[in-house]
Amino acid sequence: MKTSSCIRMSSLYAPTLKEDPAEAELASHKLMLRAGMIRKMASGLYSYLPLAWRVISKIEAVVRDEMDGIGAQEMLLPILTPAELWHESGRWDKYGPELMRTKDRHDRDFCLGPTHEETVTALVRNELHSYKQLPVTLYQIQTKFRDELRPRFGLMRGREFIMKDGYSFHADQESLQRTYDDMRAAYARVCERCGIRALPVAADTGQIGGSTSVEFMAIADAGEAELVWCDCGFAADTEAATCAVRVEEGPGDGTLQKVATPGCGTIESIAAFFGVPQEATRKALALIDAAGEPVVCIVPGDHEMNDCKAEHAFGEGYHMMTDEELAQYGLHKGSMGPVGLPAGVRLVADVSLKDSQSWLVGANEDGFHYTGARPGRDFQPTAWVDVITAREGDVCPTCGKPLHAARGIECSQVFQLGTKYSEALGALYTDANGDEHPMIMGCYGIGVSRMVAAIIEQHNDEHGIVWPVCVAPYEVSVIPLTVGDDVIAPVAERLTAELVDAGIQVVLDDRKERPGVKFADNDLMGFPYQLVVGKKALAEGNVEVKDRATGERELIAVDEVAKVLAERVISQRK
RNA sequence: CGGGGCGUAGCGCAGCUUGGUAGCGCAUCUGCUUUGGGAGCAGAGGGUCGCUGGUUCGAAUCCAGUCGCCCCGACCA
Repeated sequence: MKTSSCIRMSSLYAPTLKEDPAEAELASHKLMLRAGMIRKMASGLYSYLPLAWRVISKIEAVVRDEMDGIGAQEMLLPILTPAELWHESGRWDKYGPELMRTKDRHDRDFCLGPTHEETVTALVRNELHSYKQLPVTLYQIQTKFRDELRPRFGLMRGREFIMKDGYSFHADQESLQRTYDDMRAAYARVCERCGIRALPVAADTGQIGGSTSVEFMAIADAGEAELVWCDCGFAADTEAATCAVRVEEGPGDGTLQKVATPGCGTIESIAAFFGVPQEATRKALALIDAAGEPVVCIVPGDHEMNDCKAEHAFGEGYHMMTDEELAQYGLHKGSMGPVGLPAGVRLVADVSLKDSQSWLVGANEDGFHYTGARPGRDFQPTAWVDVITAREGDVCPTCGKPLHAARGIECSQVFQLGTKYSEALGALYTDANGDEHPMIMGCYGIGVSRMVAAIIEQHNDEHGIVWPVCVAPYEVSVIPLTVGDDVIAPVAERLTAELVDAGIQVVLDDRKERPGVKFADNDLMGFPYQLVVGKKALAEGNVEVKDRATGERELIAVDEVAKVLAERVISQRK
């Protein structure tokens, strides 16, 4: 959408609010409501008003440009999907209540697509049969439906949202890797071109399944995801990060000593009792794994176990032991440890502790701990697992420096899916030898509507939104300060026309409002440049150009300004 | 689903404890004045107090139920 256009503010459907709506918490949510960009229909369901829709269209244009640039082909799949496909993949039951289900008049089950692996795989299995037809990359931009447990923060997490979803089909892993790398690079450019500072982070694959995955995180305090990153370029979701952890050896001389620790039932109290930092302690967690077996897992005392990683280690459906279960297996809350575990309880420990030789641990007896416990000598874990949440100060696995912590908004994600869906749905191709194989797949998502929220989170100030030129709903607003003035009004009209001729998208604030109102609304809506036409400057043959981002104003001759400003705007389009 | 909070005019809120004619600010409409950072004065319109039931002579207010919304946790673009 690079064509010029013009709207009069008096007719623009963008009802602004002076006050923050009570329902909004985040800057992006408040500002979108206040600037008249969105309105809520129900929890997690929003109408996109003209300004928001223009921003979305611009983001989509960038996405299309990048997708087409790497040879992906745009298409459109049905939103409404028959349940049979989801039964074939097994996700009708597995996806859970997040799947919006419905029935047709014949009582047949359907769902509103939350993602389209099933649909696209079912499509290509009928058309693609030979390795000669591969690879193929298809994508669409479409509304998706997810009956979220908790929709929140406006466009950040809606039940209905706009997503670009892409899928690639390959005959071999090398081909997938090439497309995956292209996608990854394109995704980085999409964020960059839309003005988002994003970090590619190693990610868990979650509900979609598959192996390798990278998420692009817009760095923002409002983000729902926690991540760690390093100056060397390493970055990972804390749910997925396998970081080296700085572990302190426990107190003592390395021999196993039982020590009375009356009243010490928490890591804080133990660390204080021995006068050591928390990272010198070991925490024991009791859980029941997916097979129903009791497990005690030892982790560094200063780290938390991560639910996502724990699912990988203990199986989907594991749970922490209840007090009743602890009692049932003879475990003592507050003094559990690896030495002298009750029979039948399996012992595992976090991999970060593998090289540590002197552990401060619970003695499985109320009021007692061991110092100097050594794996291999005093106890033997049956496995070294990776279950802890990475945190600030952990050691970067790439370069060894301490990691930084940040929060991020997940804007997009690329996956290598493997053959999960092609096998389940029977999308097969024949190779050069005449043998059939399931296609190897990749899938690639961008949260287009969420990106709007991410952009605003990164580009706002106390007056409102500060759009980067590349995604601004309009690039310049022309503000005649006196309405009905027979000098000012015609100049404003003329400058608007000149800017439009120069290919710029312009708002003419022709409302019969006082200057303060116009400035406030224009700042709130965040147009990158305000062209202010006022009496004083005009008397000298000038108009004023205000840069929304810096707040700087400069005077430019009336006859020059359209050309100067148009060049400036066009140079900032990406 | 668990924990917390809120539903009163388009928006932001007060009133509820201690039942008795529904209020304030902003917005809207009219008129006059004003016009470089959310104007002033005068006037006007707009509300089944989320819904249902109960208590009562009388309910926004008390009680029960129900629906919706927001925040914190488990899910994800």
